Amino acid sequence: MRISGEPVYLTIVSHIKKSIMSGQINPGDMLQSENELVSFYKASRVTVRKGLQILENEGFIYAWPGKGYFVAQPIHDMFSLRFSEDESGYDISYSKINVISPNKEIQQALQIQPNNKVIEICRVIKKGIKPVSYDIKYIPYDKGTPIIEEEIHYAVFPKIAAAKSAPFAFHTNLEITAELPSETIAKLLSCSIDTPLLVVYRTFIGQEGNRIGYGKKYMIKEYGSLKATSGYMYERSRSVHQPQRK
Amino acid sequence: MRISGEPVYLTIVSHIKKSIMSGQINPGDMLQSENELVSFYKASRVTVRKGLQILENEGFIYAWPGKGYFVAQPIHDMFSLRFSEDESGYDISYSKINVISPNKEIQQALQIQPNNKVIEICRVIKKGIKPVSYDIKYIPYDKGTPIIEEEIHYAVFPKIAAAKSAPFAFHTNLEITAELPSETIAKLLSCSIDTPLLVVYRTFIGQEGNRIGYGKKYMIKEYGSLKATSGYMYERSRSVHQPQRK
DNA sequence: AAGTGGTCTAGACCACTGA
DNA sequence: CAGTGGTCTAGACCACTTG
Repeated sequence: MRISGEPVYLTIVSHIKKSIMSGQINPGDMLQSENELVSFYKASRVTVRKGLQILENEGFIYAWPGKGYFVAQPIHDMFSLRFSEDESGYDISYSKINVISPNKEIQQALQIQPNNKVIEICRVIKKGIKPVSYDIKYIPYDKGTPIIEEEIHYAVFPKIAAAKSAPFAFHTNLEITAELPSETIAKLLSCSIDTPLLVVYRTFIGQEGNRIGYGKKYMIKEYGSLKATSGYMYERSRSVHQPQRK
Repeated sequence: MRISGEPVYLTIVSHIKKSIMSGQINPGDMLQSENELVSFYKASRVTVRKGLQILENEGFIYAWPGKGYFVAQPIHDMFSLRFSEDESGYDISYSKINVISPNKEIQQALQIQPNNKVIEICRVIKKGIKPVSYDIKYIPYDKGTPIIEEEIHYAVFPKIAAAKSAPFAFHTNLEITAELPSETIAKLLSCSIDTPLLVVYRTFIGQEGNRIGYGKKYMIKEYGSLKATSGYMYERSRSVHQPQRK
């Protein structure tokens, strides 16, 4: 039974979501059974299930086959972080593009041997004339394979990696630290060596665990801080609570 | 038609996912229509749709009503970050619990007036005898409402907030920066004032945009870095590509 | 007008949980 | 054993996109 064009399953979703958000029902409480909801909303079981599926995907509830649906435990320590290498709006000057022999750090990060060469791409990112960020990327150098244009021109990992494999076949790990710059980096960022920098280490990992790339990005305050938001991500585990019928 | 007990819709999911991960079909390509998939997998339309729904939720494809399903554009700049206030495994010593008048920073963060009092909770987190982190939290002080035990004992925002409203009715914003410690903080962390610290600012926001709490956490290198992972999150927008039939 | 995805129904069989 | 969620089917009507 639709009201005002909204699909029935969305009505069910927002209705139940409201009960949860308002604290009317709480983590661990049991929802009405599918059949009860079918009667209540005068909808088919498929439609009710579609609504419940959405609530489960969004982490508000979880299903326990044979027992029922339960309100989940909210998770408040998972965050969505946006971190892009796309520096649109900034001025980029390349300081170095080289083929080098990797040092220990890079060997370990890329899981390669000392004799495997690596492409090194350095960039300085400026806001006007003021340098605000410096980044270095390392990409395994496949002897014989020509250096692709993306590597030099964009120096953006996703594009480089996509050019070397399928666009969905890799993911990334980040590590965020606070560090003081080396003298070299302080000079490049024209800051003093006691300016605290936000440093992000990034590893690009292929489908089979192979390392596609490794990079470091140094940011001064003026570049901006990293921002993250806790979406609504919740505990799906069913072992945590003693279910209670509401 | 089930093979080896796996539900048909999951077979469809992994089959199509494989085509995408391997680069057999690429972002912008059109998938077979639902009806074609029904014939191909000898399943009902509902079952095929269930599989496609999952692929859409996971960001591999998107649906364009009237046209078809398309392979999505992967997003590689969204990350999942874990940041917890739960310091299990560390030693916690409280240095201060006060009711104070908020300064400008706190007034703005909590969106309150200077005459509204605020509970201030400071903690020093130690690894053995070595202090590795210091955090301060501010919670609006409701005159009349007694200070709840969670505020003092746990000083963990989710618990405090859950005690004051429904456990699902709030979310958090983070801001991550690199800073040098003030003399006070350097003393508390027994480090020099030129030790770069990772600082996380956190705002707890209620359902109606009201501020439930505000906190800062200072971390030295020994506390550990922040780690994040790019899950598989992809562009759902349909306007980006020229659809192509594969 | 033909094809596409979006919504919805009524009914079926299964495996699991709990009394 | 009755009740629960998990899977699946065949068929219907709709709005949208394309020729």
